[in-house]
Amino acid sequence: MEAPETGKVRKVGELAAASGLTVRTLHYYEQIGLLVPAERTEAGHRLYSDSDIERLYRIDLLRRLGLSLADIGKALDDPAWNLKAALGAHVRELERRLDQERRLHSRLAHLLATLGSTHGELTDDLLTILEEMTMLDTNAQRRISTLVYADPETAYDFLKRVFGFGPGQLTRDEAGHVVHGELQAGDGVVWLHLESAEFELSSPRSLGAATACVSVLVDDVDGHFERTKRNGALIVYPPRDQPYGYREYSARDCEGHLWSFMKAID
Amino acid sequence: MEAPETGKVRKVGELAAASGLTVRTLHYYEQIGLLVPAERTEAGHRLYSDSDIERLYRIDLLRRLGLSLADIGKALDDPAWNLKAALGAHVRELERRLDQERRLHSRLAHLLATLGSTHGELTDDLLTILEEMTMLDTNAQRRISTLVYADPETAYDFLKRVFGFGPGQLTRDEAGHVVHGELQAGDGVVWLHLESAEFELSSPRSLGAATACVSVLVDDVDGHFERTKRNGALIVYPPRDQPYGYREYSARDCEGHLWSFMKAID
DNA sequence: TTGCTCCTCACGTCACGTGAGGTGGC
DNA sequence: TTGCTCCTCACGTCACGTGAGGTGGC
Repeated sequence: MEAPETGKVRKVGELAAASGLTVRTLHYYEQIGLLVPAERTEAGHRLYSDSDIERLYRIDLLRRLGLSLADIGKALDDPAWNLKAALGAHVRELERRLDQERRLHSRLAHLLATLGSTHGELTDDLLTILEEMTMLDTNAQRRISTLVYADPETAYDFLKRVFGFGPGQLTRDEAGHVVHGELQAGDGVVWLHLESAEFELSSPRSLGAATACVSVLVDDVDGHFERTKRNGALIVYPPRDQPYGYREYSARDCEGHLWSFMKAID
Repeated sequence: MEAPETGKVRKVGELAAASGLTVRTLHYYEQIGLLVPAERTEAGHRLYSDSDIERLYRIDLLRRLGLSLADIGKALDDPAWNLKAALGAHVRELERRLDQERRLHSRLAHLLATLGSTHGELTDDLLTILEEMTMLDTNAQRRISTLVYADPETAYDFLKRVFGFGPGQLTRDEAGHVVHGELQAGDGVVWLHLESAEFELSSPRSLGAATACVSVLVDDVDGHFERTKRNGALIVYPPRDQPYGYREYSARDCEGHLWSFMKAID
């Protein structure tokens, strides 16, 4: 949405074009009392004032967060309404839905792979497969990558600052030493783990090599690269189009873990 | 749904109780022509036959895959209807939605973390934060764990067979050597990478230690453990309730990568 | 006679899309 | 006069939930 020109009233079509919404949507917002234009012409045409436009801008912002129009109305008009609480409830609802959809997706992916060569009509064979698939629930649901660090506290700050991950948290023992770290990265979480002789886990800095790496899909590979470079990470190679269909760059974190950031080309 | 008793007709209430659906739902299925009971009593009560019950079972199966009632009707009644194609379209639609929801979730999580201490009403401050949040799109979207193997082909089979991952695929060069592997594991994909001196990537078997591990959330930890054990993986420790709120067991794969399978307690 | 199940309308849901039929301003 | 925009109904969406008001069988 472009910056509103002050002092100008707009008709519904102009506002629709400027906001990317449809005329019908603006009609509807008036109908439910969410955005009632300040005036009408004699012929009944809607005239939106500056403050109407400002209000629409806020509506649009909250819509993008997935709030219902009813909740948006309350957030804008009821001073006692706690937006943070509403967003919290909303995010939990979203997580519930995501969990369901991930399960469903896992089942469907398995199913389609199993179907592989069959013709595609609903035969008894296919029904048997379906049945087994639907019952099957020893399925993996989510994946958490754990990376080993000698100094997880420094690593935590590095990953937040340089790669832009987060939110997350550090867990400490009674003595105040960090024993565990968690950071949001993409669609899930990355755990930071201490080195451990018992489990044969070491930082790449100690070993001189890594046994795993993490690739992260981002929307703007070059933008992310600029940020990483500016923040002083060791660049392994700058963004380039790879033959396997991704634009990708690669960098090391403070203890030598290899990260790559990529986006599918078209 | 329990196994249908043959030869018995059922009234709508009995069928509802047996199937876990509501009476209203069965009425609705009749209304749209999806499931019309074979008979009615003189008083107009619905009587469902064995084949009606069988049909309802199939409807229920396809519903669990997220198909619309319209598509289910076609799958059951139109012999030319290609169920596989419909499921393919459906899974792509689901992936699109998942992608959107992951982005939204990432934004909301960041936002709530930023809101942290503020009171929760919609102030100008909060609006500014919202605005920056919504614009911000250098955000990470998905994470792919890459594990390094000396012999990715054997590892691929191991992960499929022992841990139950998949579907996936192997990529080979002209000489037929595996250069890359991908396997579905939980909400995303795991890549198998060859050892590489250039990038300082080695298998844990070569190094004698690992720099990362992968945790996978499953629904049935003990069931998964039994399967893993039966298939002969090296168990690091059997399922136990951990102080950090997960029931978890841990095992090594064929090249010594450490995996743990867990579920949140309650 | 009293519960219980059964029946058929019919409205509501959420955020609009999509016409239908008609008017006002450049 | 011709387009274009504007207006107000009003139905449709998807899969039911939730009454309202009434009947039939044990």
